[in-house]
Amino acid sequence: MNENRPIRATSGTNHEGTSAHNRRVIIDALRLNGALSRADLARATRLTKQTVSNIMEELENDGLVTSRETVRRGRGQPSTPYGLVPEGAFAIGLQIDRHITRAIAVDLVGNVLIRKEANLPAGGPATGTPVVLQLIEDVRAELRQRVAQAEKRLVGLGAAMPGPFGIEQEDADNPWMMGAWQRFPLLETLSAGTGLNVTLQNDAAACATAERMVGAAHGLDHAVCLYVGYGIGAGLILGGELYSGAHGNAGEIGMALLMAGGRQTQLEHRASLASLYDHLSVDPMAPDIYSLIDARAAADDPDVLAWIERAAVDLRWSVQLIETIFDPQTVILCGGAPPALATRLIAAMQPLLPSNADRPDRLLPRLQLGMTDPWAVARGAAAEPIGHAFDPRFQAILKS
Amino acid sequence: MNENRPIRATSGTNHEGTSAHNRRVIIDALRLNGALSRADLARATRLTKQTVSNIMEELENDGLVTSRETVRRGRGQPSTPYGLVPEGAFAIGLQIDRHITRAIAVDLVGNVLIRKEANLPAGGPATGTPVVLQLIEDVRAELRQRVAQAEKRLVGLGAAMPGPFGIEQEDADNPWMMGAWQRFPLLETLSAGTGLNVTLQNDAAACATAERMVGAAHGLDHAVCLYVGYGIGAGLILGGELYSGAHGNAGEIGMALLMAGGRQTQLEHRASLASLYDHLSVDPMAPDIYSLIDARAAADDPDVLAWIERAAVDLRWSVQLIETIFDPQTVILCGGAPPALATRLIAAMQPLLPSNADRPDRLLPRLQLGMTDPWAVARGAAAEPIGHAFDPRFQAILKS
DNA sequence: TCTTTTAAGTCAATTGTCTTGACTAATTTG
DNA sequence: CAAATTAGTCAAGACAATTGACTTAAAAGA
Repeated sequence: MNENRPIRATSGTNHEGTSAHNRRVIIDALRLNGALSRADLARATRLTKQTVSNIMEELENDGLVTSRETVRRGRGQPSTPYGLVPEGAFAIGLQIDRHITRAIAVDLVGNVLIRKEANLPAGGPATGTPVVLQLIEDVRAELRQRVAQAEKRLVGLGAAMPGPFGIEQEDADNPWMMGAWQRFPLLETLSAGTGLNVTLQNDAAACATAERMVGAAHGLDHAVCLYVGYGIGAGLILGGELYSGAHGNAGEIGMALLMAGGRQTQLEHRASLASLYDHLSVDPMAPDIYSLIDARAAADDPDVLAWIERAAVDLRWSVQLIETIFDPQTVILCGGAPPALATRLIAAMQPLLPSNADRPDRLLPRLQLGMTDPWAVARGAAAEPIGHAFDPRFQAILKS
Repeated sequence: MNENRPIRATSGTNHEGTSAHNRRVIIDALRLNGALSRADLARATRLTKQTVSNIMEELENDGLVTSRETVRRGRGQPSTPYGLVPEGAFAIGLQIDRHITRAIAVDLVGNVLIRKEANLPAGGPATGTPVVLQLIEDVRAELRQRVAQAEKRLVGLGAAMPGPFGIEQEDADNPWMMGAWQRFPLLETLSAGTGLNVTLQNDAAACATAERMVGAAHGLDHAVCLYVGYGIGAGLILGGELYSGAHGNAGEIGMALLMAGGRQTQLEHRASLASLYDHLSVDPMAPDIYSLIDARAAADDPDVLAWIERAAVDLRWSVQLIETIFDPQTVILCGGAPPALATRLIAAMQPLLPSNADRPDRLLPRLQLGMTDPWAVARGAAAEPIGHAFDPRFQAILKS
């Protein structure tokens, strides 16, 4: 018997784990369904009325739920619905992109309270970190000022930036040095600089989180968000949870190889906004680039349409690949693309390629339009700490 | 308030859920680490010694574990390790392939006790179902005869066959009519015909389950098995569990589209055993085809080598795609390919394409050889009911 | 050799959480 | 106005993990 080999095992659980899970289940049910009565919650969660009553009392004391007006529903005593209190929890979301950083504050139900952005100076983390920390502090200060209890109800900071993480790669990506950011210990730096719980994910994953919290993937357990931003990636909601892979790099579909024009290239080089900027010879650092592209797309600018036609070919392939590999309920196109562009892109992708997703029992469209909002990534980043604190998860049941 | 809308919620849990989880955690730890003492288990699972002792007594009474010889490890009272009892549970695994069906019986620790196979007559489920049911009954009868307690300890029947399921597709696949099998209510038929709990998965998923139970993915939480059989697919172990997608069709990578020789085709047409048989003009129904291919590969037959070279190109692409999309700890090549062929295929795939998997902190090879055994699919199928009955899972904690 | 230290494992009482069954309250139906 | 139905509470009970003291058995040190 080898004696010093570490023993691998899943953690056990105890009463506290049970209770924590049931609290989360109730909060989740309220988020998913809106206000519910204690009796409704008992039926939905399969807990007894009494258990639900006890937990609701606790949640009310903790300021996470409040009662609404009683409603009469046919025979029997009227029920008192309880809903989440938006001010029950807050989180800060941070997006670091090539040339800009955005920070927002959200509450428990996903309302965006504050949004601020700043230009990121060239030079990577060395010059960028102070800007980022200052931006976070600005948001936090305003939140503190607007809501007295906010600081003690701040559950964490969610950060998002383009992946992949932890790879030894060439740095062809100047002048924003995303490679330098990707190798930088951002999580530790933010954690030390703010004293908050920090999580880090790639921008596509953050977008998927946002779609799941408040967008097209709301209530779905299997959905893939095809994120078309400066780069291109996929945010994976698998089995009701965001999947990040072994090292947080799952879904980096932009690096998938495809044959186009007779040679092998990466999807990212064909169908990202970066490729559009390149095609249009516009400067990605232009401050009004979002509205500029939106306007040109809305005006059916021929150069934009040409890019759309070309990108649609490869995106159609991506959707077929995603459907084939993940078997999701739906695919959602989202990201930093302006609405006029995104709409045209989806139209140009029709008809989709045949795939396993052509099912007789389909309920949802194969491809849907998600958020086309430069703030979607930051919203998803902010949603992560809230979900982590309140959503039912296997990990949360286990002993610490 | 709309009154008849169904309320969506996760199920709550209670003491039984806690207890069930802790039992599973202990069984899982014993499977993963071999025999362990009560004190070891307490440390590994973070439960108290007392709790572990209580559960162990129960498990011993249930005939799932037994004590081994005490071992002295330095100071202190010697510990008594407990190990799983192989006869603690049994399961039957069934594979339905194009022209053959295989059934096996396995025990709790994955030993294969019985294996039987039968040719599947042409004509699909109509003629095939009786053959399959008879084969299962033969295995079951022999198991009953060999182990007196087997019948009451039979936890279920795991079935595996080529996917995808539930798709309206053309039936170009004659004469085995896999399309007909795929649309056939196999699960219900087997359940009614045997009275057992039945699960159904595709062959790649079953292979992945086998690799996780007793193969190269043992103890890994993120692994993808690239299954090269008559078709080609990927078995996905994501976050410690097999992922099947919304409709059981996740991982059907064979239907991914790629450009090859200037035209778009499916991966399956390039790199499956079917394409090899086609290339060699051999009859896939030949009974000795496995050893035939093995021998020709071992002899470096030029036709086989030519196919290997061509298939390696597309498989290399697949591995890069899998690494890019799933970010696994490792990729495992497995399936019904004979060892001589699989070894040469892996060699021909070197060097792998650059990907996110090139990490400075890599522990495992990017690509490993898994089981090359025609019975691997049946073993994985059989492992499913055992894992379902004994492995720690989120679902198992929830109230029924 | 004898005492001390360390670790495995048990015993009995306690604690935390959900469940049960009886109850009250409020409304609609006939 | 009585019966039926549903929401919700109360108090006792059941279940399973925890706690702290205890027993047992070995190694280490004096």
